[in-house]
Amino acid sequence: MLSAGLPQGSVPKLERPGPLRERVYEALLDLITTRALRPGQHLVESELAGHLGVSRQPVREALQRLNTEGWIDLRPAQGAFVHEPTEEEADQLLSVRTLLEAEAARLAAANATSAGISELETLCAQGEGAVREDDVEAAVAANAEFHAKVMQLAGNAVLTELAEQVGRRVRWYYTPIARQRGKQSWIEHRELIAAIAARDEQKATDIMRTHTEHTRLSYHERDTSASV
Amino acid sequence: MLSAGLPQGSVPKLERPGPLRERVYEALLDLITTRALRPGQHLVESELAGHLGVSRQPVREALQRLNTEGWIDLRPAQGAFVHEPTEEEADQLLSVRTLLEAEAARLAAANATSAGISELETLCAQGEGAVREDDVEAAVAANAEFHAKVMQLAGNAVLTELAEQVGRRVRWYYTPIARQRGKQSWIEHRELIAAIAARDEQKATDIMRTHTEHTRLSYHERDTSASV
DNA sequence: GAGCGGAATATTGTCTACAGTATTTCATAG
DNA sequence: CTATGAAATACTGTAGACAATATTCCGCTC
Repeated sequence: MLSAGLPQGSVPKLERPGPLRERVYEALLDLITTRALRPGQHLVESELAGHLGVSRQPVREALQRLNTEGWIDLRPAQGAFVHEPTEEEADQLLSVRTLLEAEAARLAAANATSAGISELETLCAQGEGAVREDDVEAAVAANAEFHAKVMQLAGNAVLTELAEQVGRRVRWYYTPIARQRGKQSWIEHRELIAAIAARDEQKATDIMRTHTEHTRLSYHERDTSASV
Repeated sequence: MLSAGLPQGSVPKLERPGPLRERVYEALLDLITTRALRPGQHLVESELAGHLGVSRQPVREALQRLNTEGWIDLRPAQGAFVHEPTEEEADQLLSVRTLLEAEAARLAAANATSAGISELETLCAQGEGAVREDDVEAAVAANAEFHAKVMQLAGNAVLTELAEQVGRRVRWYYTPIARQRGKQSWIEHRELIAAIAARDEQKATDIMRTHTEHTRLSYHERDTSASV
């Protein structure tokens, strides 16, 4: 037993370079979500390879993964194109997100420990503080962390992974809007915590559903007014 | 306008072989689901390539995709291993499937046309016939088609894709059990059709949830008794 | 006999090269 | 001037080769 005297899990894993395709994947995903690569744009493998200083092979594997995850469309013998979200698709994604988040809230209400609940309260306080100081970036980050925490408390890894995927896509579609609903959103978060702490599964589900639905409507408002 | 006199959409698309990686992907997925490749087994790229008569490159891309979809685990510098499902993971997948199917039933109740409902009835009749004649294979197929039809009537492509993925995994985990619940299952299907036809979203949701939950319990029964 | 160390083997990760296919360009006929 | 068709171009799809890394096996020491 070598691990006898080691401080449990704190092994730094001695950061290895890791497969190139991973880094290429993350780099491309970043370029897509930040809109450096715009929807509909044709991605040429050799260009990407040259730009990232690697061969075409890791690029191809990264594109393959991005394709299965829905970020790009891989047309045969033609190459990769950044996916162009339609109104319909965005709406469907929002629906699914609502479904997944609501279920997460229900499971959190069923399973959350008091420690977990206090963590939620901490995150909530951070978010409220960010809103008070008009720090949009911090507020967005706190919001994401809060929802991730609820998801974690739900304790369903499959659900978590799906929600992660769907959430990323939703954020991508709506980042040009990127409006924060501000104070009201965090009031709803507080209500959610109360429902979870009370072990009220039905109420937690309803609050989360209403909450994400509010966000969805706020997207649509801005959307129609901006789609001139 | 060239398409003026063409009989709308009936263009056969003149079936092309399609990319090799696609065919390799399907071949491998088939080998996994049929358990020709067993969970935990180490997949050697060169072996697969030789066995399928192609180079390693298409195999790698197929493995890449299978990895992101959760069929295999791709350990760095070590290769691909067929994923080993744990009890916990299987249970989580069943939970998520229940969630997705129930939502599909709700949406179907909201959106289904009378044409769609009669299609459901046709499939239901086929399934009942298969059960009467003890044709297990046909019954399983009819069951899959029925659920797929409900999903289609829901009209949410994102939901459909997720359910497809999750459903395939669930079936894979539980094929060694592969027990058909028989007649009772189709009675529940009939009830579901009635609820959808009545546009009763709540009832459709509940019936589908109960239905998939029954299936889940039947899995667990067999599972504990067989895990000697 | 058990444990450690090092060479040999096997497999993955990456790169380069070639073949197949779609797109574009340009010349030519009407 | 427009439309047609063929050649040129550019990119993807596939294959093969080399380098890096993990695993295995065998000999050595204690």
